[in-house]
Amino acid sequence: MPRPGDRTRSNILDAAQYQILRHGFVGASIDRIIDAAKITKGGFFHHFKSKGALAEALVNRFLEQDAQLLASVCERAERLSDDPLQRVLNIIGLYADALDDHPDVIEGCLYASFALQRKEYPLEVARATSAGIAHIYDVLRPYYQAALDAYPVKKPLNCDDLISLLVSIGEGALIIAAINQDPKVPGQQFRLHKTHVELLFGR
Amino acid sequence: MPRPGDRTRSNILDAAQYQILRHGFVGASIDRIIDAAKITKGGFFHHFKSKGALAEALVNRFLEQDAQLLASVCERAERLSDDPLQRVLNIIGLYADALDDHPDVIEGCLYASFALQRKEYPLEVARATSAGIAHIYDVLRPYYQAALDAYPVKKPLNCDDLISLLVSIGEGALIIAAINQDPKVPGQQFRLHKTHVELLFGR
DNA sequence: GAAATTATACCGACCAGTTGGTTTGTAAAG
DNA sequence: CTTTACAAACCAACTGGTCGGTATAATTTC
Repeated sequence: MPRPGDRTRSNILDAAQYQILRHGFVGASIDRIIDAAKITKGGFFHHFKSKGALAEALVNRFLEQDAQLLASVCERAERLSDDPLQRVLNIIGLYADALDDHPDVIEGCLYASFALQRKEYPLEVARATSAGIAHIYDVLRPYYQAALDAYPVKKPLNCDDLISLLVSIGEGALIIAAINQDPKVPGQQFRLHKTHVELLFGR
Repeated sequence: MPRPGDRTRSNILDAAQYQILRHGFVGASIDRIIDAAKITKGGFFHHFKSKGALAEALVNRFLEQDAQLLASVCERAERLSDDPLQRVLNIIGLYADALDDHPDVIEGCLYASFALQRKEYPLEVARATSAGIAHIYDVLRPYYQAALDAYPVKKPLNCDDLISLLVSIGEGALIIAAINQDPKVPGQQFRLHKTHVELLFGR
């Protein structure tokens, strides 16, 4: 049951994420955030005991959303096919589609924001970010391993390295999309990566 | 012929890059930079008329170094083989080797730093960054196009999209390397991408 | 079910410290 | 004696954060 303050809190988080992805964590000053969220300083510090606490809440929310999207993609891929390889290919394809539908991919990614301002974010954010990345591996590994077990592969290959490539392409594509302000990049890159996996398995 | 101030100027740039990749552009305050470079504020503003001018100089230097590495890789690839496809594969492989030898890949990348703090950097930095990325495409395109002209390809493919994938993997791998503080990621990812290109051409 | 109490949600003035930037001074080199 | 290369003191604007206060809603007491 939503309480009245929840709306405000979520407004602050939205405003903060928008500002942080454009100005960086330090550049996204509390004054700027409360201006955008249309509250005052007192209101801000009622919801977050410090700017660092805001960062933690923001990263955790981002991680949850990310995990939710991944779970939804995996679930749909499972329903679409029984074949382990086809499932992996569908995961990549569905992720590409999801990125196509999401115009604010050109805004950037909080993972990368943290990576490039590690000394300004609270230490807890480092831990959460690493854990978030690790979670992606944990979710995808069974699917990838099943495909590798079921079919021979054209080039010798480590399961985690292949997942790592997917993650890298995702992160990198978001950076390029932000630099060129082109929302089509991430989906396109994932589809190209899909052909890599197809070829690896001789499809 | 190097003038006495050149050394100081380059020290400032080094210190600034180090601080910016850890604290972000706003977090890397002038006080912090001059502390690290062991000069005073007067000295700093003698060399750079503003913090924005420092950013421009830094990005331009970074772009030049990047272009120089790319040129060196391409030159060596040309000497190693006459075959257009082998040249492309060697470019990727040599780039992977270059990244292996460079332990501070875990520090991050100025391209990404700009992308995630675009509203804090001077506008000129946006222009220079886009131009820097475009330059990579311009240099690599002849090699990739020659390979595509010489050999049939297993999956339909756009030349620029394949280059874009290389760039994305490079950026993304640097982010992951920074998050996990693991310098082996970028080289590894490039080698994995090399197998993609090999398979695309049926190797 | 009215009154008293307490918790929530928010405001806006204020603080000490830091920010990017300026000004003035000076030591050395050509 | 002018130019270069820096140092040191200084400034207005902004920073993250505190604090006293208020309006409203929920809870308890009688």
